[in-house]
Amino acid sequence: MSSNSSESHPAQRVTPAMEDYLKAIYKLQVDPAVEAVTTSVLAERLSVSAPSTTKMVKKLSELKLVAYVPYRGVELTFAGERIALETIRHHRLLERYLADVLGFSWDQVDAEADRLEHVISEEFENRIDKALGFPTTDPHGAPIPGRTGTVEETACLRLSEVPVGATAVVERVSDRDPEMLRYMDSLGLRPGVIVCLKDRAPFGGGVRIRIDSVDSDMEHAIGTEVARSIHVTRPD
Amino acid sequence: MSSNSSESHPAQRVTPAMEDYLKAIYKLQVDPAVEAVTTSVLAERLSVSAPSTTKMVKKLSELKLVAYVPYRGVELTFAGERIALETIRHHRLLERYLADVLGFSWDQVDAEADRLEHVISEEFENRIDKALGFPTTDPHGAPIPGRTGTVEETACLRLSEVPVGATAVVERVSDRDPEMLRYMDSLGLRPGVIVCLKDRAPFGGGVRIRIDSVDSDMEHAIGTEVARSIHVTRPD
DNA sequence: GTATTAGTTTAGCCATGTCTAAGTTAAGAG
DNA sequence: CTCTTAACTTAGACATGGCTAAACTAATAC
Repeated sequence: MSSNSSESHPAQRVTPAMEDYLKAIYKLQVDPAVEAVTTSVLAERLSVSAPSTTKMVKKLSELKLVAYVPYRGVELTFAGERIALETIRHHRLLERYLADVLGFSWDQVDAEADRLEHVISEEFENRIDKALGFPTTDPHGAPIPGRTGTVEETACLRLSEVPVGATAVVERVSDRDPEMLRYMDSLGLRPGVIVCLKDRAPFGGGVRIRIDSVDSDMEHAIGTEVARSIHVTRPD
Repeated sequence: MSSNSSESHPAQRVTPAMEDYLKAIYKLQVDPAVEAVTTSVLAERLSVSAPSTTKMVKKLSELKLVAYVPYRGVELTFAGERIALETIRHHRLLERYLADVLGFSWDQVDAEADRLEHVISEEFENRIDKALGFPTTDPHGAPIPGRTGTVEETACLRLSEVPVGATAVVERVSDRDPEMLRYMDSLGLRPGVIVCLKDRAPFGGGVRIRIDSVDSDMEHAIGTEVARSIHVTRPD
């Protein structure tokens, strides 16, 4: 009869902070550049101290939302992934809505969606989904998870890895830095645009590309960091 | 040089909880049925314990957002009223947007707006304001405060107070109870509708009214509680 | 193997906002 | 003018989610 307080509550409330951690863990897990989701990597991504991260990770582990091995790292359980994907779905639907319907610029939508994603209802989610015609990507080209937790993370090349002379289609850009987004936008670098890699400077000095778009058709020198933030596919 | 920690921070962060308290205090202040905004009245309105209310009121007092006299009650300062009105503006603009643009029913918008009101940016506020054509009332007929904190609280009669035989226009209905809203909606009782008071039952037994609307033109018996929740004006 | 060190965790503090239980105050009854 | 009581405040607890400082692991260097 004695309630085992460390294991009894099976379905406790998931707080906004927990959603943020789960979302970040998911993104790090999916990132091929990340070996394991360690405390420091997660802390860095969330701009939070390592001890705070350890504490939260232990809590998520108790709720069976992550599998946690001390000193090793963390992995989402099925339940944790579901919550992460639901949160990401909210985020990306909101970004699409803010950009397409309310006219926000694409460097503003991430911050606004970060706050809204935790408070919208299922009803709200469904209504904007419908109003948008059931979109499949956000304004930066990231896939919107389905209602049931389905995603296809497009395995992409980075623009920094495209060989000289090759042509590629921009699929997705990183939304981490609003300033970089404004820069890319000013160049016409958005999902769907075709780019041709003209030249690569030695010692990681960036690339020269030609952008084929309606309004501009020019060559630009692109820094390495930017080139790494642009995901493309090559027509085979 | 020693920082006086109890008075130094002049403009501390206003949390969502504080916004909720300020909003509730404003609404109680405006309500002619409320003598003074006491701890218990405020606690009751927010579904919170009296000690929680005392604590928060003291904090708001330290921030100079309310004037607080222990054992007597609380009153908004100018700064407090500004925050209350800004929060109410968010709330009512959101309600209008949810109802008019996203198709929410008018009994759902209050709950959704209660969560969204604390997280939207100025940018979001301005964009939905514009998209709606700068509306002046929410879906229940409540006035939307202006950007600068201007409101005209319409001094209204309650339907329960209208004399027998008189005609009145519905201006505003209470949005406190979703179920009552669905009931009123089913009767066609919404802002703008003209009602004629046919009869009043003795001992607070409610009223009979005729509703002139496009789809229905019938007589209904209305309970006292409902009649008290409907604000009307009489054409002079 | 031991020493160093980078990464992780523990310990303990703070702020927010809630609660219950126990005092206080103020106001009306007698 | 005292008593009673309802309303209010204080005291102290708890949960959440941050932080710093200190301790501990694990892995590499020697």
